[in-house]
Amino acid sequence: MAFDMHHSDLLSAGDVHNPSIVSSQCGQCPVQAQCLASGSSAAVLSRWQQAARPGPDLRDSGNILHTAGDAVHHIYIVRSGCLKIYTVDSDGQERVRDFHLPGDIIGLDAALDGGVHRVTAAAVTPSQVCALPQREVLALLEQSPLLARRVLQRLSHALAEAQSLAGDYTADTRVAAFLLQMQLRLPRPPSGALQLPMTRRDIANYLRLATETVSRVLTRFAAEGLIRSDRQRIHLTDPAALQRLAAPLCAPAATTHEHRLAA
Amino acid sequence: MAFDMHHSDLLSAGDVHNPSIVSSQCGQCPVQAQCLASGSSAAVLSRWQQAARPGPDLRDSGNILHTAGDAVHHIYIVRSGCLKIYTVDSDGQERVRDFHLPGDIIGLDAALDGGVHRVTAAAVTPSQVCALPQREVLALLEQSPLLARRVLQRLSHALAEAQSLAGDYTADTRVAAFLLQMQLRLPRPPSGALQLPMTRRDIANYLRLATETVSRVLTRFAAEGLIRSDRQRIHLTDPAALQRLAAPLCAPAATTHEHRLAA
DNA sequence: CGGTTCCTTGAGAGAACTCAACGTCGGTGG
DNA sequence: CCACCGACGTTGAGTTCTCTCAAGGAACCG
Repeated sequence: MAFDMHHSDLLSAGDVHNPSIVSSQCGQCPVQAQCLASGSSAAVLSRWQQAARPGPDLRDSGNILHTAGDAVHHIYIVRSGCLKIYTVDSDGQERVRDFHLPGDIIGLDAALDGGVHRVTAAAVTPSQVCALPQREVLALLEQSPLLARRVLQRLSHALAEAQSLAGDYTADTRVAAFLLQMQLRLPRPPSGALQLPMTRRDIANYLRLATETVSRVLTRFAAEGLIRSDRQRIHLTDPAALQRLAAPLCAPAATTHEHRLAA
Repeated sequence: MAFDMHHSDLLSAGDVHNPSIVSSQCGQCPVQAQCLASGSSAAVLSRWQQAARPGPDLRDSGNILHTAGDAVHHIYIVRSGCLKIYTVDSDGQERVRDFHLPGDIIGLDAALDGGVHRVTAAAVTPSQVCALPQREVLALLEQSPLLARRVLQRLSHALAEAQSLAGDYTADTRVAAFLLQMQLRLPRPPSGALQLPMTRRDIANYLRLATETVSRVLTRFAAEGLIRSDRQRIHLTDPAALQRLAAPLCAPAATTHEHRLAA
C-alpha cells in the first residue's frame, strides 16, 4: 500500500470518523505524530505548517479529490475518513490501487515523477484532508535532507509492499491479509470490531478478486469461526489463524528487520 | 520493473554481451548516458567517479551478487549481462521480482530503507556491474539535490510499474507485455530477433505463471503468426498485435504523458 | 555417450470467474 | 407510515483459465 503509515492507537474511533471535530490547525492534527515533518528543524517545521491548509471537504462518498491526468498542484495528507486511489483501464474498468487512511499521503509520487496525477482519488467515506502546495513540498525537500530521506524511505517501503502484493495468492490469503492489515490501520472502536469503510466491491477490486469471491471467503471464515461478520462490521475472533492464512503474503522470509531511522 | 531505465540503442549487441571488452573506467562505461550522475556538477561527478569501482565479476549464471538479509555495503549498476532479483518464500519457493539489464540500478531501495537487502541478486548470464559504496551514495544524495531528485523519480516510477504488474491479467497479456518490454530494454542484435537471456522458468516465475503456461502461450503466439520462436531467440513479427494483447497492462488510460525531467 | 537441464505437449484437476437470482438495508416520496 | 427503489451483499450453478502431474524431445556438458 503506497505511503502507508500505520497509525498509532492514539485516537478514539470517534475522533477519526467525525470530521467536524478535526481542527485545521497542525497543533490539533490527529495524525501529527506521523507527520513527515515531525522532528524537523524549527525553520522547516514552521514553513511546513504555514504551507499546510485544509483541503477540499469531501463530505460525501464518491467525492473526487483529483482525477488521473490532472496536473499536481497539491499533495494531500488524510486527516480523517478513507479515500480510494484508482485508475481506469482502457476498457473503462476501475482498478483500485490503494486505500488511504488517516496519516497517509496522497499524490507524493506523482508530484515527484512528472507532475501529473496518474490516478484518481475519491472519498470512500466522508473525509478531511490537509493540502500542501507541490512547490512548497519540493522546495522543502531540497532544503531538508531529513525530509527527503523520509520520503525516500516511504517510497522504497511502498515499492516493497507493492511488489509483495503482486504475487499470485489464493483468495483466502488475500482476504486474510487484508483483514489483518485493516485491523492495524483502522481505528479500533471500543467494541473491538473492525468497521470497514469500503464496500465489498472495492475490497474485491483492490484484491483483484470478484465481489462474490470476497463474499464467499468471508462467509466461510465466519463459518470456520475465524471472524464474526455483520456487513461492514467485522470482528476478528481468531487473528492467529488469519495470520497463518496470510503468511505467504506477509512473510517473504527475511522481512522482519527493524525499521532503522536516519539521524 | 524496479529502477528501469530503458537503455538507448547506442550499443551493439556484442558490446553488451561480451563483458571482456567493457572497461572499468566511467569514460568507457557502456551505460554512461543513463548514469544517475550524468549532468551533475563537476564536483559531484568527480566524487561519483572516484567512488565507482568494478563490482564482483559474475562470470557464471547463478553467481550471487548479494543475498536477502545481507547488510547493504554497495549499490550496483549493471554494465553488461542480466541479473535477476528474487526473494525466497517461507516455503522455499523462489519468487523473481525483477530482471536487471545494463543501466539498471541494484540495491538502491534497500540502501535507502533499512540498510538490509530484502532480495537476492544473481546473474542470469555472465554480467559485469559497477559498485558504489552506500556511504558515498547517501552522502552524495545529501550533497546534490539533482541526484536526490533523480532517485525520487526512479523510485516513484518503479512504484507505478510495480503496481501495474500487480493486476490480474491473462497469461496472454502478461507474456505479450513481457516480450514488448524486453524488446525495448534488450540490446537488439542485427538479426532483429530478440535474444532472451533468461529461461522459461524465470520468465514464468516473474510473470506469476507456470512454466508450461508460458511455453504454451509462446507456442500459440507462434502458431498465430505473432512471433517466430527458436528457444531463447524470438522474433516479434507482429508487434502491433502484441501491443493490443498487452494493452490492459500497459495502458492505464492516461499514462502516456511525457517524462519530464527536473532542471 | 550418458546425464542433466530446459523446453514442449497432453490430460485431468482445481480455483476463481461469470451469470443469475434473491435477501437486506437505507433513502425517498406518496 | 409504508411502499417502492436502488445499491449492496449473499448464495448457487456452470464455465473457463491456469495449474499440476506426467512424459517425451532437444540442447548442453562432462
